[in-house]
This record gives sequence, C-alpha cells and structure tokens, in this order.
Amino acid sequence: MAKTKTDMREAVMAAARATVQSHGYNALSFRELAKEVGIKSASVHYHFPTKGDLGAALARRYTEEGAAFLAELLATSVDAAWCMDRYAEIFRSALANDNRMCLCGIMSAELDDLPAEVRTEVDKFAEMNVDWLARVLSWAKPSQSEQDLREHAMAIFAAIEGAQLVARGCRDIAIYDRTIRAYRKAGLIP
Amino acid sequence: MAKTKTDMREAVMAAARATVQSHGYNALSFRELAKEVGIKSASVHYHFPTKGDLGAALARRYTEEGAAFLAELLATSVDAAWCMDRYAEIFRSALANDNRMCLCGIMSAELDDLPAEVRTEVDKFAEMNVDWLARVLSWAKPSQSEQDLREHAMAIFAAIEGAQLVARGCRDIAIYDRTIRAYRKAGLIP
DNA sequence: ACCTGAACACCGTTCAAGT
DNA sequence: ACCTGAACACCGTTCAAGT
Repeated sequence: MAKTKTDMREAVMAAARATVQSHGYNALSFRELAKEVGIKSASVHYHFPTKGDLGAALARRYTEEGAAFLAELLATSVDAAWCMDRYAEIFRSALANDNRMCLCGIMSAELDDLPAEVRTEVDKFAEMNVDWLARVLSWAKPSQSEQDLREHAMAIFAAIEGAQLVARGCRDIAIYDRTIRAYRKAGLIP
Repeated sequence: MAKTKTDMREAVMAAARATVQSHGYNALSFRELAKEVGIKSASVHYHFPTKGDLGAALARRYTEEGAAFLAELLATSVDAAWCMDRYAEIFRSALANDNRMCLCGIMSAELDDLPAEVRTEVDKFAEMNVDWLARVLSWAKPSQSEQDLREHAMAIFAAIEGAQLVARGCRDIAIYDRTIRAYRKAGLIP
C-alpha cells in the first residue's frame, strides 16, 4: 500500500492545524510547515496548491470531526443539560491544551484575510454547531418554534466562542469556567 | 505651531486602526500604511520603531476613547437597562461600519502573534470594560457581592464579543441583533 | 507521483545618509 | 526633526527540472 503521499498530506495537516489553533491562519507559513515535516516548501504546494486550499481542508476536516463527536453525544443521551456540559467541555479542552482556540473561531476573527473557499468552510462549522445545539434545546423546550430554537442556539454558540476568545486573551482558563457558570446561572444555557 | 509630526503620527494611526479592525494585526503592513499616508515605510518606523509599538499605541488609544465614552454614559443615566442598550450598540456600530470588529477583540484572537506590549494593552481594554459593566450591574442588583458582579460583567463582555465575532464571521449583522436579544431574553443582560 | 532549486514580488527591520 | 534608499532575512507562489 502506498502510504507516503497520504502520510505526508496528513503530517502537513496535523502541523498546520496545531499552528492555526495557536497562532491563527495568518501565522501559517509553508516554509515552517515544510521544515516541521521534513520536506521543502515547494513540495507542500504539491499537496495543497495554495494556502487557501490548505486552510479549507483544515476547516472541513475540523467540522467533520466535530460533527462526528457531537453525533456520538446525541446518541448517548437525551438529557439536554448533560449534552450542554459536554459541549462546553470541548471548547474548554482547547484552552487547556496550550491555550489553543477553536479552529473556526480563530479563523472567524481573521475573516477578511481568508480566501473564499476557507470562509465557506468556516460558515459550515457554525451552521453545524447551531444545528446540533437547536436539536438539544428542543428537548429542554419542546414548545418553542424552530425559529426561536435556532436563535437561542446561535446565542449559545456565540457566547461560548466569546468566552473562549476572552479567556484565551487573558491566558486564564478560570475565566472560561466562571463565564460558562454565569451563562448557566443567567439561564442562557440549560 | 509644528503640526507635521503630530499629523503624520495621527494619519498613520488612523489608517492602521481601520486596517486592524477590518483585517487584524497581522494584516498591518508598514509598506501599505506608508503608501496610504504618502511617506516611505522606513519613515513609519521613525514614528513607531516597531510594529509592536504601533499596535500598543492603537490599543491604548482605543481603550482611552472607549473609557471616555462609557464614562459619559455613566454620567448621563443611572438606568442599567439603558446603559446596557447603549453598550451593545457600540459593538453593533463596528459591524455596521463595514463589518469591522472591536480592535481588542480581533487582537485577542491573534494573541500569540502579539508582542508583549500589545498584549498588555489588550488586557487593559477587557479590564476597563468589566469595571464599567460591573458598576452598571450593581445598580440592577445592589445585593450582589463584588465578586459575583465582576463574574457577571465578564460573562456579558465575553458574550457580546462572541456575538460580534460570530455575526462578523457570517457577515450578517442581523445575527448580532438576534443574539443580543436572546441574551436579554435569557436574563444574561439586564 | 513526488520532490527540488531558483526566481518573483512581498514583508518588518536596520542603518547610513540626506535635508 | 523628519525622511529616504538600500540592504537583510523572511513570506506565498510558480515553474522548469530532477527521480
């Protein structure tokens, strides 16, 4: 089985993902990436013709993995509070892991620098999250309209992204915990 | 009166601020900045020795102007709900103005790329906002402890930054409006 | 199929030199 | 005091050339 091509592609993506979550899309350097995986920068372009192709591939993969994880949660429990706790933990774990951020959250902040194909994937990530959150919310509030559920879901998604952004900015994960607690106390999160 | 030096410094800062709010700190280019204000890039270094000096100056000025505006609000009314509405409007106006973001919010997302002096100023902006929000909240809930007030204030700050981030990512200001409404409905914002 | 070296136009920064 | 041109080591991208 030919493993070299796939392996090198995967190695580049792994290194790139870590860099983006820590430093953002702009900080991605084909030369540094190449050094990390042991090839030349021109060779990285063989796997990903442009930086936009690499960014889009990262975001797509990130959304896929996130969707799979959330689907697993959905299959495990129908308790809204339990699912929300697991959800908040995902974003917490990024901070716990070397003060990293949600790949698509950090890319949102760099939006105007992103090539169109990367934006598209970032949008899809937000959509996937809102879909999932609306579904979980529908258990807690079965009477609410689809419109209201999605609005509430979007609010939770934005609030959690914001908590991560601010806590990361302060380099203090305790701020994330306190903020999530305040959201719950205020009734924003079930 | 010698106006050239001050004027050029101000011109550089104005151009730089617009660029950062739209494209982030990383997108700041001394060469493009120089072109915009009609000097050479080496001359920009005369006013701001490094990019970090420029970034820190921008954030400091931004915090000062924000603090002055919020102090004005505080002097105008002691109604918490009214103050919160005005506060949410400030962040809305950045989006309305060409989908721009809070200068310090967008810089938070690029945190690891920021020189230490810029980080310091970004931290001060968050602190200034939390101070103000806690004070406004104390009117609505005089019984709460200082600790609880600050926690709630931090949650509001994070939630609003998040709403701005996500709405900007979707290039849809209506998402900001809906999210703020959901925060209010949930009781996060008075 | 996969990788490379060399070239291109960019970047922040430095510095000696101009006025 | 303020500005400049030239140099340095970086960047993404392209392309002809190697295996």
